[in-house]
Amino acid sequence: MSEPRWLDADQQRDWRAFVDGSVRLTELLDRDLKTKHGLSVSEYEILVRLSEAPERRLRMAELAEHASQSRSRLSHTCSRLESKGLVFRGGCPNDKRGVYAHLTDEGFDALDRAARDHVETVRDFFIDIIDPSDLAAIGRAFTAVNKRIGEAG
Amino acid sequence: MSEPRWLDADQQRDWRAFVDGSVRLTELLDRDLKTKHGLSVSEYEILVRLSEAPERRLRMAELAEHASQSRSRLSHTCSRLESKGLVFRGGCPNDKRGVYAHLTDEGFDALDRAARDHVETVRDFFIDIIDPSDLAAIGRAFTAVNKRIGEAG
DNA sequence: GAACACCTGTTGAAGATTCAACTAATTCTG
DNA sequence: CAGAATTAGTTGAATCTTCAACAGGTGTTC
Repeated sequence: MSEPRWLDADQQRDWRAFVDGSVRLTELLDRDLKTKHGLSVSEYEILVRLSEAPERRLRMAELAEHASQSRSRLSHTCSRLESKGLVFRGGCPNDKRGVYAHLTDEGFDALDRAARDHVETVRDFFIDIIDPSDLAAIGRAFTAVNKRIGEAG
Repeated sequence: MSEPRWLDADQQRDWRAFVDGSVRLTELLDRDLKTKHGLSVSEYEILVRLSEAPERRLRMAELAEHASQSRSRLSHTCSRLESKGLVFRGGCPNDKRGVYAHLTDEGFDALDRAARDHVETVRDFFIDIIDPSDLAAIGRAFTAVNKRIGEAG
């Protein structure tokens, strides 16, 4: 077995900055949303995607895809959101296997309140402290990552 | 309450690319390490930090800091790593409250094997598909994020 | 040096996520 | 159209993480 192509010093530094930073940032956003609005980031993400969908509803599989979650996880999380009254699930006329997750009015309001705080925190710890051209680079890079993962998966 | 400063279209696009990309990438790396070597990313991270420390050992609190984990989580994870024989914990002479986590030889070998595969995957889905100047931008940006979080926390 | 606040690390229970197994509906194939 | 293969979504158990409470050690203050 041949020697792998280890990262050089710069690559290693940049990769680690990203790993650390993204873990810490996610954790911070999560705690922020949780203490102020009782929502985890992944619950928030679900509400966002539903709010943007036509008629504020989405098939479970689509929602899972949009929110980067497994179907099983989405099922569990939706049950919780449903018991909080932020979401409800109803059948699908065309495909009797299918289930639509709908955002309730209450869910929309909760999202609206949360988003107002969330965007400030995202600015405070990310957007506003990054050079705009570096942000554009991040956009390009992670778009490429998503594309690559899509091809492989 | 005043209207928040929402993100503009570009910022939103870039931010979402990052959120999606980092979630998917982390998940992919996790599954990769888990199937090939039975290690989660956070276990791997712990082994890496220990391997780089003088005498391959670190106080629990330091290790938690380096690996971006809570102390409680580290305690639990170390118990698991210990029962796999990759780590062991021993007391600290100076401070009788303290505990050193040590990397065992077996742990070092397991890390070595895992790292060889891991670096290839990191290259395949991140380093090698990103323009080097964009990678540098990521390094700058997340260094700033870490600094910002450090100041606030 | 006694009383106090603070720090270190662990624990167990509650909560969330993963994994494999499952039901039921649709689609494909001959 | 029967039967096999896929797909949608859920479920419960195992695993992992978070949270609050705790035991014990350090250090500071008067």
